[in-house]
Amino acid sequence: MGGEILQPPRGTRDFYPEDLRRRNWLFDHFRETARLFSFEEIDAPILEHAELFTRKAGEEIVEQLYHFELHDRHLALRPEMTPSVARMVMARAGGLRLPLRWFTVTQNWRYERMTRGRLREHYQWNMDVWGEPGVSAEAELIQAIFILLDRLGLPRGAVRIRVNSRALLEESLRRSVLASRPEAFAPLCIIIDKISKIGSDAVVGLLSDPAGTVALSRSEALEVVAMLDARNLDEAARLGGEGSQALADLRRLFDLIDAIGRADDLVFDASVVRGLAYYTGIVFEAFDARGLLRAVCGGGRYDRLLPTLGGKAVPAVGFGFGDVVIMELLADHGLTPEIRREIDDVVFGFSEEQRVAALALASRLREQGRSVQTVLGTPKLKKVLTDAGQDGARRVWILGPDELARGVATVRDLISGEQHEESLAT
RNA sequence: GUGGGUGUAGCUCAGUUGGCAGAGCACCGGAUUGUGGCUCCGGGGGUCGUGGGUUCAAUCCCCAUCACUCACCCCA
Repeated sequence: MGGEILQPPRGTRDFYPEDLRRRNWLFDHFRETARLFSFEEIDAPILEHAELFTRKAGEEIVEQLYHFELHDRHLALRPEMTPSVARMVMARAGGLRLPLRWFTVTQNWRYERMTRGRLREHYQWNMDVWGEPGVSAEAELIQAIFILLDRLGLPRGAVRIRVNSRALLEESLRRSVLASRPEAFAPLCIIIDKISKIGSDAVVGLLSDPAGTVALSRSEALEVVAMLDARNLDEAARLGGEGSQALADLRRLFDLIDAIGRADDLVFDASVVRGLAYYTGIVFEAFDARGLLRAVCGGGRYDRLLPTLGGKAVPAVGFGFGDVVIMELLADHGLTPEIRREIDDVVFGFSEEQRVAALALASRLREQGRSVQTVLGTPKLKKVLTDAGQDGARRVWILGPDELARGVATVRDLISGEQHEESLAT
């Protein structure tokens, strides 16, 4: 059976019941964490006009778009959720009370080569705050990430968050190598995002490539890379100089995170800029403290996204948190949950003679809100009990000729093994 | 794109210096005419990824091909 058709396309996944229970377990934690912060859930189509995503900054996420033309429309599967949320905010910009706290749990697509932790489709939890320019929004989002990690069972310190400010870097560059062409800042960030993966020499090469998007001189590129070495706020202060708003924001953010007792898990890292073009201020990413896996999640402030889409500026900050890397990380920590199926009642009539009574009983139980499985066909009681146990049922209602004659059902509790009779009369 | 590893039962895998294909789990039946989770006994199930070559004989050796997977390259 040449099984190509049996497999889902490369980079995509099937979710059998046990897989979906585990996925829902994760999503439930996403949603419950969002609820703890009073965020509202929204959704949007998985398909959008391709123009919503196409930007000219050399981002891989745009190059890896799943897209096609149909009836003169250029459509794309969303590679990330932020543009769709931005579109929804923009469409009702006049009528929304700010600040908004919205979250999503969505499937996203990107066409790329697979490696551990990277698939072509994945699910992502997004939390965004719209309309708040201050870092209290960032602090709330970072706190939510920490709370989620706690809820999933990860020990403190297993995941930390690196934080930086593109604004700080931009202030500095505008006074130096980008003084005459500030528009090169976004493509520059795209390149230096790669520094931990390809090394500083390669980044210098890309920044100083005369045919590239930034085209600095070699000495300028070296100067930029040197700025990325800062690993604490005092070193960062040399970049921003006194009176820097970006530096003040960073300091304030650390104070706020310190107030919730998680300062040890937040680290400044000037080389973190994230790979999306639209970030403007604070950027952050959660990472595996062992350094073995890709970023667990990432986000930042994107105050100028709406204007680039043709709307009025609304300050915004958010993060995306994927399902793949976190499950890998939990697996590495031995924290992958086994989620059992749960059924309240199994109702079994021995033969067609008891079918009507069995269905009536099942209906009554369902009206009480219980999860009820009626046994299909007329298998032997032994198989019914075996299956019920396997399926995680709490009890089995047995309706045989004896019971029916007396107007009762035998109720077997599968956990205790005890049995008793209950009247079938309502 | 480069290199490595792996494709054998539904699942996880063993195996043969080339000689009719195995285990555990799962499934089905029985011990238990209407009582599961333990135990015992029995059973069904595989063109050994695909195509070609060598050979009396190939799951095993050779070539090709496809798929999966890891690393690199590349990067949300």
